[in-house]
Amino acid sequence: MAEDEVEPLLDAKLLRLFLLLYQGGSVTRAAEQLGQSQPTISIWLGRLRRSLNDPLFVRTAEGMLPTPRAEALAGPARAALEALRQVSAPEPAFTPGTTRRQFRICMTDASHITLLPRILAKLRDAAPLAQLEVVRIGPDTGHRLQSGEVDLALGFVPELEAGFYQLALYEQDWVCLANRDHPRLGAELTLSDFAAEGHIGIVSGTGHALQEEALQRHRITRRMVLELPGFLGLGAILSTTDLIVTLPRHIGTTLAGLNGLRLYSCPMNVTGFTVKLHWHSRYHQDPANRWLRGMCASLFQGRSPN
Amino acid sequence: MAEDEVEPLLDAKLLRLFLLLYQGGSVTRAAEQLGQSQPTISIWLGRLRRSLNDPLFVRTAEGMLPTPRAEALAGPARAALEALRQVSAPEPAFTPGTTRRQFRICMTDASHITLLPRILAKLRDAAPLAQLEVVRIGPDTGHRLQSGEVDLALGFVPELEAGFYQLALYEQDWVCLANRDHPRLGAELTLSDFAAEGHIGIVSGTGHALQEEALQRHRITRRMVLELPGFLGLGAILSTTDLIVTLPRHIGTTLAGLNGLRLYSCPMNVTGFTVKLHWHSRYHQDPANRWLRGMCASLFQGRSPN
DNA sequence: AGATTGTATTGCTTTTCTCAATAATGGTGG
DNA sequence: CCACCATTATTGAGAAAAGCAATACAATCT
Repeated sequence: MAEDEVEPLLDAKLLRLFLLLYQGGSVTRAAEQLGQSQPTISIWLGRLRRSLNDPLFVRTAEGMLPTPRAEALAGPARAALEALRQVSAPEPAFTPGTTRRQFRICMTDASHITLLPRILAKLRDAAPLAQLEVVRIGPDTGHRLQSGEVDLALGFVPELEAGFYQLALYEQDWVCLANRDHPRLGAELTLSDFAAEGHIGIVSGTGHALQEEALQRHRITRRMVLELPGFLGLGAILSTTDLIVTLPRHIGTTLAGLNGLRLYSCPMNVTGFTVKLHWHSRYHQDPANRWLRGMCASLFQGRSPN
Repeated sequence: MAEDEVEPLLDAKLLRLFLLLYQGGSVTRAAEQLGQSQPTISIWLGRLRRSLNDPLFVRTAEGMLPTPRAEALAGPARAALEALRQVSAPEPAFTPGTTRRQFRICMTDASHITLLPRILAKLRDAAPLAQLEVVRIGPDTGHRLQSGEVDLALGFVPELEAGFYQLALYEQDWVCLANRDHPRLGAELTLSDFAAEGHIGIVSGTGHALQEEALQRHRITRRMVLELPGFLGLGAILSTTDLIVTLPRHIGTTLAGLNGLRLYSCPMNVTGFTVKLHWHSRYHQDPANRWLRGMCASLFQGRSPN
């Protein structure tokens, strides 16, 4: 094992003392400048001498003059102190205006439609040189957050509840969408309408399970006519059929607006969820990450995007 | 006075810890490598975190991963540690064979004749690229030794007894020189011869006072025919006149050999003196100075040069 | 030689450091 | 989903070290 002693390296305070002595040539003066008593400095000097194996400074009528060794060490000592200061220097501020950083955000499909446009607009405004990459949320999102591959995850991602920082943005309830000219539906969508009509199911997204749970609770068996892996093309299908779909309010209102669809509040009581911002503790203090989080929060926190 | 706190700079051991964590990603492992207990390292890490205002390393399944701040500090930290090692690095050895250093030695006039040739020969042999400058001993020799303007003082220099390091080389007694064909002197130089003959006085050199003191002690008044400021030309004068001179043995034998003069032991009991090597404490540890001292000592210590 | 300035040493108090034991935390496997 | 495992953080106590006031010591200047 031979657990050997570590090489003894100089202290920052000893380096400072060395340089003060080198410039000032006085122990007493150095003591004042360091805010210590003179005996203390004398002891520090003794430590310096023992550590460097040289008297370093000798008394003369002109003060404490450096030995050749001290003369030779003045440069390296200055450099070392400077290097130490470098390490302790305050973190350079993050400046969105000039950063060329590439930000990466994990989102659900739904968020691509609802949140991304506003995020991108704000980002291009505040950080015109920055780049944005959007990554689909998946089973390895946690890992990506931890490794720094992505900066944030945005949406309803229950598996990121534990072990990650999170910030609640807004609550979501559920709505239903149907053709504005639906042959059978009136001003209200009733529970019996809901049970009778043909449905489109969106498998993507974690909210899927919430719907299933509500269906069981209401003992409803939907007539599933079409299952889609995402929201792409959903608007076109709805506006040309009599099918209905159940989805979170934010994407519902967006699609209704884009495709001229009819929005109903959901007759079945589907449990709402919270859209959150997730990040890993590793990047909790990172200025760029903090800034991005702040931007998202300022856009969405408290109020639904629609 | 508002004696403000000094900026807290990192310790060498904290730097080492930082780098070990950065590479190893484990507090426990770092503790082993640093030869400390794990709790101690945990506390050190806490100090690092407080000092740098960042968690620096966060727990993950892959160990303690660095935050962006830690990532950014790894380089500077390495540099700082390297700079500290530089300061504590052992002094580079002095290599006489390759040095181009200019050595400067203060000598008495006498030593120019007696010691310098052998010093120069040895120096050119051991340090062929070095330069030698000889400076006459004077009232400011002490200052020159202190300031580093000269490396050594060599000879009988009572004013350098206090406050300087010194090394005794050899003892000197006094001799008299006269023309080998002197009209009145025989095999021995008696005290009455000494009192009767005409003398040459050498004012240079501190030994002058010793002669005066001896003259008073013996109640002799010399007939001073010629006073010279140094030894230059002395041989020529002695070999062409009937004058006698009193001087230290080493220069006496040298001049006698060079000029074919007759050497007498001095009939008057002049107090001997010690030829010493003098240097200032400031250069006591300087390898070059030490080497030069050692060279002089090896040449002259213990035995007179003649 | 005495006075003065400046550095080193001493004795003591306060602070800091370190470790063993233990708690807390996050990840993992049954 | 809970219990276990590995690892980090915290606590308390004993030991070591730092810092200061007083003082001794050394060199210089008047």
